Amino acid sequence: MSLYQQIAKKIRQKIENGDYQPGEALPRQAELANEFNTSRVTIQKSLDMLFNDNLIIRRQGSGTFVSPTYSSALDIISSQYGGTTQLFSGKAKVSTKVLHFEIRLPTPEESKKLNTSETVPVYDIYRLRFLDNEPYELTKSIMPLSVITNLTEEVATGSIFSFIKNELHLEIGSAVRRISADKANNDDVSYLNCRNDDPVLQVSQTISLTDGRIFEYSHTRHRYDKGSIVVFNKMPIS
Amino acid sequence: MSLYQQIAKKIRQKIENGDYQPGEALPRQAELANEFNTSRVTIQKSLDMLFNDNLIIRRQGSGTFVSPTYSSALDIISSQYGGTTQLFSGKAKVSTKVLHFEIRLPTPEESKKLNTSETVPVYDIYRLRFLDNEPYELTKSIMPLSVITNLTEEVATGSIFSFIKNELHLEIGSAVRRISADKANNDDVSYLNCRNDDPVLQVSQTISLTDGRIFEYSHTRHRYDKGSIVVFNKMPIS
DNA sequence: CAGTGGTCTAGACCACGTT
DNA sequence: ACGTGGTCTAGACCACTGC
Repeated sequence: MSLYQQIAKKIRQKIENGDYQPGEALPRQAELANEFNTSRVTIQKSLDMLFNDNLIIRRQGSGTFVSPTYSSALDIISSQYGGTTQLFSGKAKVSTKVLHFEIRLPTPEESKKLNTSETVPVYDIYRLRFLDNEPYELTKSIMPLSVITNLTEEVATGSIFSFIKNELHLEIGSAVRRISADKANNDDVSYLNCRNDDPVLQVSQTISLTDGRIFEYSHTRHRYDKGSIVVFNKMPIS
Repeated sequence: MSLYQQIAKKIRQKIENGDYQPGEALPRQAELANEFNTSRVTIQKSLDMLFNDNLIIRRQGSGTFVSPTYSSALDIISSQYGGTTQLFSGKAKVSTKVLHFEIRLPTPEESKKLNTSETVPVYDIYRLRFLDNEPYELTKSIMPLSVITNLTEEVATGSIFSFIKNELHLEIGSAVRRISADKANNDDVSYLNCRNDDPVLQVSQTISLTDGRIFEYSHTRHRYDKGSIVVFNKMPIS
């Protein structure tokens, strides 16, 4: 891990420990540079990370301060990463039932969403997930074999995300999600035990690796009383 | 505007023009530094901006490339900024009916959400918004008078966001949003013309200025057939 | 091994806030 | 006027990719 990441981590810990209180000023950059025996530019890169995670605010001419609204921004941020399995690990028992598992050719629309040729086959996976044995979400995924390989129904019963990271050694980059509400359909009623016409929260997402290749296009449906999505937005530099 | 921002803007334009095609390599950093008559570190700061907006990908040892999935990431990003008014300007006619406008003391829970003292009064505003004269969203907002001042019912009929930016000269920083689905309630039926038990998409958000002060805590309800939320997530540096 | 991006430095000057 | 963060430089070395 690079120096600026290590320093960011240490400062982050001090904030989380309460060594620096919300609203309190951090030492000035020159002093931090001295403390960590490095240059000011490196300190700035560390502060960039903390700023992007909303842990600190910076006022030119005045100083750097712990975000006055800092509570546990880390929790919010980290809740966006990884899949359901990782999110709830340690908090609840996640299990998965694979309803459908198939390798087939994509429709023209699907290959367009995946940014692949129509000749590249895809995994077509339909899974029902449980939280402490209660049905929780229903997911249809399409993944191109040009990116994801050796996926089995066995793997789909566990965490596909950790398979991608730990077995295929691929690095997940970014995701575009569209969140909407819908009425429950037949599958929602059958599998999520929704009532007819209950609301459902749907998330359609396209996820890419750091090299830009898309590895999943999926639709997930949640019971409206068992899920919400938290997002954190940083505004642009005007 | 600083040098690295100007350079980022120019490179961005070349990508949007198609001068650099998706998947194509950009000139190497040393060459860009030469072309713009600057140092490599400055070019890197420019590339950081483009990378964060998902316009480029970087491969150590190989090169910098236009994101192969680049379509119009800018559109997605920009859709997150500003309020409804700004988002639809030029595309549809936005109008607003103020259903309630009051200055009062906050409840303990509200002052906690706003991170203010219970003695600081708040604006309590309830607005119905229309898109081309069709009811579109219903918003309850709470704003502290310690941050927002001189707000009138007149202003609430237009864009509160532009008032904050252009009149109060405050800079909007970040937002935490919780998105969920719900069943239509009486107000949804009355104002959004939902049917009983239609799904509703609800967004609860807390918005801060760049100095960390919270200026709005609000709940917005959308008709399920007239709105979805698009979010873009960048994964963390592992 | 050559070429690329990633990190880091020491020092300089600028822009902004505060006093 | 002074102190803070913001930007920028020229040059160095490291880490990784691909031939």
